[in-house]
Amino acid sequence: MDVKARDCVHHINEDDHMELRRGPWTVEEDFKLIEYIATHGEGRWNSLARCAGLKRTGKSCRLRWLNYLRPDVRRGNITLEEQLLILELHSRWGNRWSKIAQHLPGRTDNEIKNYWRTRVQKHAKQLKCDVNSKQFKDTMRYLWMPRLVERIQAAAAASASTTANVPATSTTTTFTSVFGDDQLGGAQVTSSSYSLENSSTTVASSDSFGTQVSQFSDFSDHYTTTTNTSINNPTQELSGIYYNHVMDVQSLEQNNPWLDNLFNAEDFYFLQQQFNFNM
DNA sequence: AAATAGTCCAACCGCATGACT
DNA sequence: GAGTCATGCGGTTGGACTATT
Repeated sequence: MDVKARDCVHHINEDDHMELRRGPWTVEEDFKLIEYIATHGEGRWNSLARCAGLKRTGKSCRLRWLNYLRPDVRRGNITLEEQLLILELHSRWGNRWSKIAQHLPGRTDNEIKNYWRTRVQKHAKQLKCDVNSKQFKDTMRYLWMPRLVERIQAAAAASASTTANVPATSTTTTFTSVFGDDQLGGAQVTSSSYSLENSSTTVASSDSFGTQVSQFSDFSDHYTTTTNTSINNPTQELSGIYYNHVMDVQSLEQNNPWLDNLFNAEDFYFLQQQFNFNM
């Protein structure tokens, strides 16, 4: 703690009755916070709030800094890779938002939580099922995620063809990988595979708990995938594992707004069909 | 154009945990 | 060990914005 910050601590009690501000932050407040942290560093949020001359709680300052002002924070446009990663990690850890966020550089737990609530839960609601139900989880794991992989591939292929004028390759792709060791207090996630074949598709897989997943049929999709997520740097790992192309998803999404959504209309109709079929 | 409904996200709240005394 | 405080996490809310009627 530097001298200025230490000295400030002695004044804290004097100002305890100071009226605290709430609600949206002003540019001026943001500037004060940024400036103070640039000089003194973050931490000790309660004293920081007062020393910086902010009529805010320490909690509020911390949240503002971590979720918004931090220089490395990324906002908006959740990429396809990130969507896939969120689905993957959530299927393993549930609502452990901060833990999930640790594996999406620059993303905050708040943003991921919001993404989940607004996008994923919305679709669960539309499918008239509970977001925690096995059916929904299966749908997510064996339909959405492969679908996302397919889109990522398609985007990569499109990107490659536009840059190198190389035609897209076969629609059948195999991703081979296995979950690495997981540091979940001994819980070991071994492997997971997506295996979707031609019509009268069998989706057969088991997770670390030996859970057999339900079967779906009449897929028009034809591909086989297996996921692997490295805990050390899953985003990068996914990049390498799901597709080996260098791609710019964000620019692609700008040209194809539908890519930004987890579903497009076709997907949703398709999922509804599948879900109702299995109810 | 106005009213209403739906979506999204920043911010708040309560609780749990850990550090310190 | 008990009490206090700071921090972090997950759930929830309020309001701005957008879409629909």
